Amino acid sequence: MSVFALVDCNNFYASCEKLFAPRLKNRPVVVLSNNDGCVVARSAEVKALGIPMGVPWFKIKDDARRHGIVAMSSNYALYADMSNRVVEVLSAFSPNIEVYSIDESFLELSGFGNLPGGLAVYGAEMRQRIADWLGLAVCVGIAPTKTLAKLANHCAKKNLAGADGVCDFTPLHPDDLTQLFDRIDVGEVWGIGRKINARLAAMGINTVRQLRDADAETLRSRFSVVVERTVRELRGLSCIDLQEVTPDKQQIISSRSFGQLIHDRVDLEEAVASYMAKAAEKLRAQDSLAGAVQVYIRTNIFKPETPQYQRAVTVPLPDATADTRVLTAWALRVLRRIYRTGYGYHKAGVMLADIAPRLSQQYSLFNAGAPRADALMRVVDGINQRYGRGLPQLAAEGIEQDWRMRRGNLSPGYTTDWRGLPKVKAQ
DNA sequence: TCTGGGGTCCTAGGACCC
DNA sequence: TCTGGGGTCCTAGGACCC
Repeated sequence: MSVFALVDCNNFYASCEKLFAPRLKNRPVVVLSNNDGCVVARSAEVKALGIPMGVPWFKIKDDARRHGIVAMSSNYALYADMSNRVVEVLSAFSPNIEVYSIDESFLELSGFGNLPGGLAVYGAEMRQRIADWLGLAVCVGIAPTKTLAKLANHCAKKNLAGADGVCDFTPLHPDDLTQLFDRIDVGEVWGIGRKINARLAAMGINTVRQLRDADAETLRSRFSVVVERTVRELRGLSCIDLQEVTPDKQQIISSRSFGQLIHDRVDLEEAVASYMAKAAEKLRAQDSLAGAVQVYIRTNIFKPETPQYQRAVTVPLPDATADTRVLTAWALRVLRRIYRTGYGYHKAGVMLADIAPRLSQQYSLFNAGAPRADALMRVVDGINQRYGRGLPQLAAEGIEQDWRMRRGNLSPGYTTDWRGLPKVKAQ
């Protein structure tokens, strides 16, 4: 029988912020999305105040200030670095690990069942070590399928079945499991989102137990094979394998809302050029080439009373490439085609598509400069990695960059930038 | 004033082929 | 009155995830 563990960091972004700022201890902390737009992470104190996930910050700002909530801008460099450290610690617990997201990993524990004390003790060890070495709290869910491990993790967080942050389904009696599933809302299941939840409710399926015991064939015909698979996983039949090797991205998106509305085409061009530089860097990081470029621009959809315009156009490239100069030239060409004057633009983005490994590509007769371009891009990436993004950059990205996003309360790069090192003052 | 960003997978339908 | 059958590829849209 297969066994999976899902290890998930508690309030990850908020916890990372607290880690390096003792003044935030025991204080309610939220982390905001780009542009300081929405609440994307909440500390335990904030959850206790009943602040929901995802609310626009400006809507709760006044209330939040009254409660003494500290709002931090998101600092992805810091979170990514801490995330890597968590994975490093976890890697000692199983040779087979899938990094599922920035704050979650699946570990395969098949064959670990004979450990002294059982898997729950092993899970508790993971928890302890991450707390000791990194100062972060995690919860561990253990079960025969990934879907069940997610659910066990939910139970660990809510203290439903497991004690103290670890929940192991594997030793539970089937009747106890059924009783537990009776009490959990079906919307908590991995793969059941808002829409499907509503349709299930219309069919009278409200709890995890009801979904597990529903007819899989019927669900397949009414929904999809995805829902059917979820049901089988809930029954303990493992259908989703561990994905240890991260597959290359099939598309790479770089997009942002602007700090303020943009009317000027030149500003839009700078933004698009800058997003493309970022996307192309990611493309080269996985050693791939893109065969198509998409650009899109849009006005603010949250203000339907203002004139609305949005357009996205994709162009296939004559030769697949990872050269920022070529990709940017195409992106700007598309932008000029779709740009209309008289609108206030709120967001723009680029997408690289038709992605394939560089080594599987043949250079066309008319693209003889490609190897030299590869070498140039390697140098640019090297410099950017060492000295920071944008040194050097294409002139098209602009210097002033009025369209940059707001990040009003950004924490230092404590672990990723020498200038961000905490300072200690001797008295 | 102020509403994130980046992905994947599946399905349906159309174009086209033999 | 009758209108094949089977297949691939592509795209758009919808659903999900964090």
